[in-house]
Amino acid sequence: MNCDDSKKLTRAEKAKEKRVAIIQAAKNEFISKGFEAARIDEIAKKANVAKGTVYLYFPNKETLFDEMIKTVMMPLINNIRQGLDGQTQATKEVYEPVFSSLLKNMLSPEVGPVMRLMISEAIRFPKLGDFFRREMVAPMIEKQKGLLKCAAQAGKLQNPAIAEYPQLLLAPILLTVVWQGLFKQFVPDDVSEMMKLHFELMFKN
Amino acid sequence: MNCDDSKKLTRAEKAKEKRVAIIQAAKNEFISKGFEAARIDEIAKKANVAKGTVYLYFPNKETLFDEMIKTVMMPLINNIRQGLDGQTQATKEVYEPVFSSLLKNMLSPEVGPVMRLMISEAIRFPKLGDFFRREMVAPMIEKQKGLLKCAAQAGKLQNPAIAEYPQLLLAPILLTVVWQGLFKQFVPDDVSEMMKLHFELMFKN
Amino acid sequence: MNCDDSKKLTRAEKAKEKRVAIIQAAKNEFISKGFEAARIDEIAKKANVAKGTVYLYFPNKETLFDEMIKTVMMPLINNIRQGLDGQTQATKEVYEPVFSSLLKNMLSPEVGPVMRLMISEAIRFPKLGDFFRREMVAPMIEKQKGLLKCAAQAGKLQNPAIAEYPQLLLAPILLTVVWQGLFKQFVPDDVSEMMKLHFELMFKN
Amino acid sequence: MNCDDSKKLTRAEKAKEKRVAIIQAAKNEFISKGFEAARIDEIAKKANVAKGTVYLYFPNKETLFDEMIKTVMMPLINNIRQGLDGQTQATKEVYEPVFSSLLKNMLSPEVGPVMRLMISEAIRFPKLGDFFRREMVAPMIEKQKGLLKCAAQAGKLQNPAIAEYPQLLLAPILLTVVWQGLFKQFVPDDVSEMMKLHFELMFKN
DNA sequence: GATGAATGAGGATTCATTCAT
DNA sequence: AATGAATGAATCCTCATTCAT
Repeated sequence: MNCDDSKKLTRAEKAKEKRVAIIQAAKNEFISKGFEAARIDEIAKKANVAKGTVYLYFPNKETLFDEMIKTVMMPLINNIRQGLDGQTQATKEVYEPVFSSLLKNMLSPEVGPVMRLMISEAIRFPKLGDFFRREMVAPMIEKQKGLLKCAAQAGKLQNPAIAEYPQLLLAPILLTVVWQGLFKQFVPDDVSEMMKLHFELMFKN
Repeated sequence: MNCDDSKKLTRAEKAKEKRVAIIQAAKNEFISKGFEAARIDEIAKKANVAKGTVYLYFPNKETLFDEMIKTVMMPLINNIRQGLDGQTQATKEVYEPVFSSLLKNMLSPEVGPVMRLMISEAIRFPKLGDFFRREMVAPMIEKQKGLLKCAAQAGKLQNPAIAEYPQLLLAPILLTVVWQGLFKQFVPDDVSEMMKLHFELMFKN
Repeated sequence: MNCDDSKKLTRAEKAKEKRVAIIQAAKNEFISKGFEAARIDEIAKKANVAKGTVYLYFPNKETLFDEMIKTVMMPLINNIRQGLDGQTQATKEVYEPVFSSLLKNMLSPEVGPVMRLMISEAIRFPKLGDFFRREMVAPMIEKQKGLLKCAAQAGKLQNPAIAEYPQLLLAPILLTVVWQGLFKQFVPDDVSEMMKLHFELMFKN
Repeated sequence: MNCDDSKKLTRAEKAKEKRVAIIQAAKNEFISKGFEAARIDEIAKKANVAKGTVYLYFPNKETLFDEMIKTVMMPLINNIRQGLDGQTQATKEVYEPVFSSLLKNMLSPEVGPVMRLMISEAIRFPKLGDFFRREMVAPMIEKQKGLLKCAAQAGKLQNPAIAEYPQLLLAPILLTVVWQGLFKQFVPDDVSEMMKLHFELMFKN
């Protein structure tokens, strides 16, 4: 009975596990080669499945790419959505930990390369660009706009106009993500130090 | 008057013109498809030459790509090199016009898309990344470091530590370049307004 | 009886059969066009497979060529290696059957054209020339040198110096192989008659 | 007047010289690469003319190849035609110098490589094979047949049947020509020694 | 005649996708 | 479901030949 259980679970789970393995393999392959140069063959090999199996789980290369991006980004997206919920103030003290967590997320070897990949490929895949904007950028911007307005009203911003350009707040994050992909040697060892300064320029004490 | 002149020039000039046409066509094709997905066939068609002609001017796809990048970037590179020469101070008044010119350059339909392409592909072409860093990023960073130190000593910076992180100054430019490629709708209509704010946060009046 | 057997074999055998079909098709194509002018397209068509299938079995044209040569030549090579083994004398009676078998082999429609192809291409493919020399020519020469020395000591040669030039013994074979490729009409109908004469000129009765 | 003469000559001669230069260049290129792999570009370069010029003298690559072969071979052909003329006997003393001259010719760096090229390509160019047979092989064979019959009647042959197979006489020459192309190391240093032996096996003293 | 830039058909090779087992 | 052999369209690049100057 228990045996059957474990086998029944296995059946359904095996599929899920295989799916995860393929996504994981796809992630590595796409990151290191880019969409066009990535090889399904290689992904299959990395996932320890036959090439045909990839097509049992994903109808084609592009879909696999999309699904991989979504899967990897989902936690970050949720993080963004929920991260600032309930905040009614946006003082430096509130922002700083939120941002340092966001930054840590984005620079993690798990997410960072996928972010860069997305930026790289979004230029060519309008759908991907839309997804990026809709699911990640827009919520971030919108929420921050609201919060920054609160902060502005509370007189916590160095300049109340910052509330109009929440991108300014995010710019160093994007910079660091891109930078790190292009030339790791140039990324300041201590990114958090730079971010601290950035915050001091934005928020009053 | 000197009818012959115009004809004599043709010989040598035709070649240069054709070269320019191919570079131009390559630019469009590479920008819209990326390196891997770009088709030499298509470039030839866009340049109004036969496929083989492309190979008379460039030994292969990669070289064509490199040459195109260099050709488009050269003016900007020179602009960067010379732009801040002779400046011994780096007050807001000095910086602002320099930056707004740099920004205008980078966001121009001529340069902006190539910048994005370069960022896209540099991740996969180490040589290109090196070129980008060596010819564009490093000079910019280095010069600014010096200038910001002057500004810091003159007490013109909102925070003297800015001199340690010249990237912070550049972050909004990169942001805008990337942003504009991904989702034009979201780029604030008035980028210069945002940049003005950015400068106020960095420099004292 | 063992129906399953026939089907099980199919799996593994189909591959081998296909490999053989490609080699066979390559042989015909290479023989009639030469290496450079041979077309993979044509080989695929002759082997009743898709163009890509050829590359599943052979990484490239050159390897296919080499493998084909080796496959066709292997029996002949073994024949040469073993053919004269154990012989301690080299009288006419011993040589003649060995040679007529070698000749029959080399002139067979199976081997002859490939010999000519090899001679043709070896001039341009150093590796192929090495293979030819190492695997075919050198063993033949070496063995015959030994045997001819025996024959010389036994006083069976028309001239003992023949032992120094085993090539002389082989010359008419090469002649016939090349001849037959160039102009079949000129090859004497009865090659064996010519070879008999050749032997009489070399060996004492 | 003399000036004009020299110029008029130049006019006509320049063309002939250029033709010769192209033939010469073609010879080198065809020998080292074979017909298919030879490049018109390279031939033009070696002949110090523009690519288009080659086509002013020869309508296409194949014709150039044919003309080159014929030009290089003509002296040898005449040599063969005339070489044995007037001979009514074919004793060893008569043959030997004729053959050693033929051999020297065929092994010369001027002719040998072209002979090999011809053998290589004749398999693929029926017309070339026909030319080879008609102009070179058939005359040689026919003449020798007659001469050998004389020698046979004079009792000078080791075996009168040799008169039926004049190829046997030629076999070592062909062998040496081919051999030398395939693996120079294996060609006995002293070819003439081998030929002397060959003759002793064929002719009575 | 001479040039060499331009042409474009043609070839080797790759790889996403399909399908028989 | 899983496999991996087979497919063939698509791509970069070459090079004999042509043609405007």
